[in-house]
Amino acid sequence: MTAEFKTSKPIYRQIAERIIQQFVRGEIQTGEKLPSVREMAIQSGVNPNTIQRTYGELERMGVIETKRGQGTFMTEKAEVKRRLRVSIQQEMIHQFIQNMRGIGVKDDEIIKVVEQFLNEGSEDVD
Amino acid sequence: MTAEFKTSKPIYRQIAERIIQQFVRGEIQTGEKLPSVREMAIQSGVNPNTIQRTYGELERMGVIETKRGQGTFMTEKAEVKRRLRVSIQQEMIHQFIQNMRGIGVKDDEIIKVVEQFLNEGSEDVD
Amino acid sequence: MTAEFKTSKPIYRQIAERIIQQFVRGEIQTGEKLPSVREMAIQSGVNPNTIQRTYGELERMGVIETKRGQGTFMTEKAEVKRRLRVSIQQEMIHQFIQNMRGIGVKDDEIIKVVEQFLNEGSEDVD
Amino acid sequence: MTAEFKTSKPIYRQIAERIIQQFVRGEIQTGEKLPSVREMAIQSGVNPNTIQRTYGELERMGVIETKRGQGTFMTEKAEVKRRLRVSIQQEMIHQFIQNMRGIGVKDDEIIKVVEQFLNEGSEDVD
DNA sequence: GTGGTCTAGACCACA
DNA sequence: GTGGTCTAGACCACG
Repeated sequence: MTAEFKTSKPIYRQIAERIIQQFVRGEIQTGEKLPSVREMAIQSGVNPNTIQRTYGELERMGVIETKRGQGTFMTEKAEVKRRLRVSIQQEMIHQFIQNMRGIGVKDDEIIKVVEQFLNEGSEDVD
Repeated sequence: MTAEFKTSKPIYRQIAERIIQQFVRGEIQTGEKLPSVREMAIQSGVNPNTIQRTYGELERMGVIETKRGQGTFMTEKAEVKRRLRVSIQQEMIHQFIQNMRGIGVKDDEIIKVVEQFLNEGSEDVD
Repeated sequence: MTAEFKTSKPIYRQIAERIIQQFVRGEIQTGEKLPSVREMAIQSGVNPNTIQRTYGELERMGVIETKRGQGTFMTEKAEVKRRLRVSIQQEMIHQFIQNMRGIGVKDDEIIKVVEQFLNEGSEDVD
Repeated sequence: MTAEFKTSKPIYRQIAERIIQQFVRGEIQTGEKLPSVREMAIQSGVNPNTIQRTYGELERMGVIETKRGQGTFMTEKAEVKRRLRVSIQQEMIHQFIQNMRGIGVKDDEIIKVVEQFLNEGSEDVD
């Protein structure tokens, strides 16, 4: 695996966001076991401490649960997943709209340029 | 003035973005003189070093020009403003689309939720 | 049964404390036979190792006794029960007082707030 | 300074609790500057990383605020202090009562034994 | 100077 | 085996 990381954002957070994305997209199931700290560290090519931090952050968010000596698991509460998806999406949109307004783009223009952007191309889906 | 700053993003960058926004929106004219480093530092309630950095960043972007002994000015090249506006806007949209796809939102849904968000309300225009 | 456990405290200790509580409250009699390690493990929904540890801890405290080939029993010494109750109680009070003093609550206030707390309500008796 | 730490509880949490206690008791004022991470590490005789963690925890609780490049400060919101004191106290009492009930002590007895404990002596105020 | 992140390596408690 | 804590030491961005 050994993904690469943007230098601007902390690695531990990038990994956390990646996990959340996979969870929200359904690539990780609720209640599913995550790789152990050490395992994930190797997969991601980082130090175990960094993963520890990632998992810690996610646990505080209620996204994962750690069971002593057994490993860490995605939360089993499906409701968390729903809530997560909605709030993240809303936050993204809100941020985007605010940014666009910030540079003087009118609301009706926003729709237009987004549509235009989507039509023009860019098959890159991350 | 003494604005407040989000703790997550570097202050010098927040100020830089604010200036660019004002420029792109036409609140600052091309060729207009900017406050001196000290003056701006006082206005913003931050350390002069921070403004120094802001101006440095903006100069590297070609957005401002410093004339020895006269002060710092917004670039006079109207073309820069145009280019700036387009590239920033494209970057915002690109980032937004990528984020939305990241959490599994299909392209045709993106348009919908944006429209919905704009209609639903939020009179706060920054 | 399959009780749930607080994640903050070791499971083996939580179970030990539960047994001691039941003993001190008279729900378990002196000399009474305890479930086997396996049995208890199933009842509690935990790993037998964990119960092993619980029993080991309790034995070191002199609260239970294991008779080879017969099983594990609550101690028959009634005196242990008495001593246990007193020492646990004292320890709890001592800890509590110390905590309250730690945040600056004066001794005469402690009594008051406890009384107040008891009167105010909370029918939840564990 | 170089205090000693109980082995059972994480050092970073013990330090956090000590700071909170001092804050609630008024030994640290709202808005007061705390020692830098390195400074505090030396004072406490631990690794800077440990203090980093302490400060991180406290910041998440809203007890302290970090200002980039300037240091970390006790929150200026006096309301946090009040809320903190009340909630900590309530939690302590709740825990205590629950413990006492757990070993079969009746409510009216609880008051008595606490009073008795306070009268009997123990001038040790930590 | 400040806090923030990361690595390497170790030890521990727990299941 | 698992996660949790801690140290030592390094580098970086920020003000």
